Amino acid sequence: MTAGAQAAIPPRQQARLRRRDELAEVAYRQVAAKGLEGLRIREVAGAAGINHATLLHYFPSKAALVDGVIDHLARQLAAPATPGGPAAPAGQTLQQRLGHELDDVGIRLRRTPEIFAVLTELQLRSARDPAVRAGLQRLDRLWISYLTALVSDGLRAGECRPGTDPDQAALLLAAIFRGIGLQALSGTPAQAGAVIRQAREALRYWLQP
Amino acid sequence: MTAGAQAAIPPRQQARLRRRDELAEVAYRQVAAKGLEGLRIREVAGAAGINHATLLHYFPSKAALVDGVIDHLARQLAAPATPGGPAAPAGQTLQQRLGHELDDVGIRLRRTPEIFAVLTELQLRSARDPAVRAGLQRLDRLWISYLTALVSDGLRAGECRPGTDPDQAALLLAAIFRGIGLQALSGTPAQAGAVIRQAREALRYWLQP
Amino acid sequence: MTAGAQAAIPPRQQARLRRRDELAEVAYRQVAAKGLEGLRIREVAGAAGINHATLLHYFPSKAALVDGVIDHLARQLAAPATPGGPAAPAGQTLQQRLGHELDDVGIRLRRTPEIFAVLTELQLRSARDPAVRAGLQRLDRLWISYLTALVSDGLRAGECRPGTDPDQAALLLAAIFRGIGLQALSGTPAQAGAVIRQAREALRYWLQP
Amino acid sequence: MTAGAQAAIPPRQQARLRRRDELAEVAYRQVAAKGLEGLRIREVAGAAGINHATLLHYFPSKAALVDGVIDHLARQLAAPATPGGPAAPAGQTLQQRLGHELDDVGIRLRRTPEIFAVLTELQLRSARDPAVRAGLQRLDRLWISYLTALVSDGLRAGECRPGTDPDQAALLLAAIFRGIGLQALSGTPAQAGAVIRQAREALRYWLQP
DNA sequence: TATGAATGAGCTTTCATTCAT
DNA sequence: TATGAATGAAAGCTCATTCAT
Repeated sequence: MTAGAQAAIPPRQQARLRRRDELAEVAYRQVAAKGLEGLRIREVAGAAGINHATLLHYFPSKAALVDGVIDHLARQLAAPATPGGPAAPAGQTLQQRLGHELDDVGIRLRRTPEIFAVLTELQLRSARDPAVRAGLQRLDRLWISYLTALVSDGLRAGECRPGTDPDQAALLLAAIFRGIGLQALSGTPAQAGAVIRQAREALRYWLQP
Repeated sequence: MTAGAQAAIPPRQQARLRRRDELAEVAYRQVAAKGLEGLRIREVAGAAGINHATLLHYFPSKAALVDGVIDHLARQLAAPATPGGPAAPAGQTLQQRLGHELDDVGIRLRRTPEIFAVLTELQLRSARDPAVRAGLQRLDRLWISYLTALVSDGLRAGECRPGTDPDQAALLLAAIFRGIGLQALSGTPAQAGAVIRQAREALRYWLQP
Repeated sequence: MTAGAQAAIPPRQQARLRRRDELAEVAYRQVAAKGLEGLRIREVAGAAGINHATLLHYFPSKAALVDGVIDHLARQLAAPATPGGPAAPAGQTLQQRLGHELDDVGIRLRRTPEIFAVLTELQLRSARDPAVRAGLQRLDRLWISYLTALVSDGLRAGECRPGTDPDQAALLLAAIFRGIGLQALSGTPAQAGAVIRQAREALRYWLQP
Repeated sequence: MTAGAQAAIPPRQQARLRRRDELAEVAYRQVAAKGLEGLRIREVAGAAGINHATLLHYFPSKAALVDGVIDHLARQLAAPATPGGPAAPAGQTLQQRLGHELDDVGIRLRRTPEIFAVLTELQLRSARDPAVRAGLQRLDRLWISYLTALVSDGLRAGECRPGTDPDQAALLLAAIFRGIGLQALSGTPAQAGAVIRQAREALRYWLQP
């Protein structure tokens, strides 16, 4: 039972973890609004209503806080785009699944655009900062292997153009999603919608058998 | 002759402009290496072998220096990817032209990857910083309208799937290029090559009539 | 009892306020010695034996520090010229009261000449700097209305030349005091004493009924 | 003839002196507007339409420029308040002469208030800066000895209260004038007028035999 | 755990001055 | 004489981090 596992965590520890999450979320929003370089320990603490030194009890350094932001981002990405909606649709064709992914991006772009701001911010930083890279690569690998599996399954089911290399296709899919997210940061929601519609069509013609 | 007009620029002014370019390039490399938030006036000056106050003699503020970086980037993008190579290929089909663009990206990713680092850096910052946005939007518009023209021409020539909306297609093309650039920042050159190959194929199936 | 209200101020806050006062006094002495334009955050901090960033912990900006100097000056002016001496002499004639004021100026010129240096410094700056003006006008108004009341009372008591306009007379009195202070800055103490004696006589003949 | 003396000055030198005067006047206006601490060599040069380094050919340092400002101020004070009016009224009583001086102050306060701004600025600075003190003391001594002579003459003519010490009286007169000028800096013109009227009356009662 | 005090390293910008042309 | 280039010293301010309570 998970109850046993939870019982192993003393309430003290639980409260501490909850607090850490709260603070990470505040930091996450700061990064979305002002970028990683605009992240200020004092502002995060202030927005959370605590002293900045207290924050350093939960995250011993700014780097640790950024790690917290990465974790928070991972949780946001793992959660379904529509709360309560079907997290992992099964028994669908490749086109349906990719369409679902694109819908997912569209919904998130409308409802929680911070995700893309923070994600792009971290991607960019990860090229320079090894500490960020470590955290983000885990995320990236998960995502790309998911896309690879999607294409592989499609191939096996005969729903994908034969000869397609699942690894390479997954990389391009990832690049397209990234590009849409990056472009949406400084574009209008209408533009983002149009690009997603266009992408759905492109994917169809590209991958259809 | 333009020689007459050029002669009108006094040598003093010329030397000054040359120096500004040199300094902007040093700053450009700093941004590529350490990001916009890692740009330091003193370091740029130091790398150029001058006093930091002298740098402010050429660029009166850090913001002006960033503008200089944007200009330098624009010049890099305007220059042909292969020095001496054909700048504007004419008389080609849409597929050939898009393939040329992809080749161009591939060559740049191998030879001058800083371009993508700086470009993405500025794109990200432009979402927050109006000063950067102004400079970058000019660049963006140029690029997107070029892509739109590409697709429009292809449509007229019957080389593109009928019914394609050139504006939307251009936006998706831009997003793909952006995504490739962003992804390449933290990926390997081999990955980048594979994605570009894959993209060539995808574009073909997507846009072919 | 006010003791109860005072007890409401937590000791932390008290210590902080005391420290602020100490630092304001150091700054006040710096202004007296080197003028407002010679006020340096780092020097004040150094003279107080702390890091300059710590000073900014108490006064968040240089402007705030100048405000602190104004407050300190106000406290100096409010305190009696001779510690322990009679602060507010009552039951005296107008001449006696004005004489007392002149004595007061004389004593201060001898014992705490910085007051006049700082005061004149702030008066001069207040003509240009709105922030300083705000703080100083409060002081000025207090002082001028006090002088106006002095003359009005004298008029009612028949100790002042009839027909004197208290407001105008107060302005001239203020101008005389200011002039004495300004002149004393670059004159000798002996000169200052002579001027004060002469002023006493002038006031007598001017205002006597 | 003065023509002989002027001929001794080569035209080169004359042009140079004229240029110096122009620059000193520009600096003088800067001091009036922004205070001595707001005096910037580059701004003065810019306002005069020359390069800042060129200004340093005429005034080898900022201190020299401040000396030039003092000289310019002295010339302003020496010139009659009303151009073309009687510079030195003769054959008048002490009261008339002092009244004339007060009128003079009033006219200047209305027409050229910068004089008082610059004068007060320099007086204040002279308490700290030996270089300024040297220049200003000459001015002060001239002025005070003029006032002393005024009172002495009045005494001899029986127009002044017997027993008055001309030296002390002159010092107090100077203090009053200074105070009026200082007060006028942050007050309204109407206030200044009222104070001057009041001062005329006070001087009458104080000094009349 | 929570806080305010304190610090040092570092940033952009200002400015008088010097120098070569 | 006139100019732009160049410099160094210094200023105000920011911020992550450490520490004592």
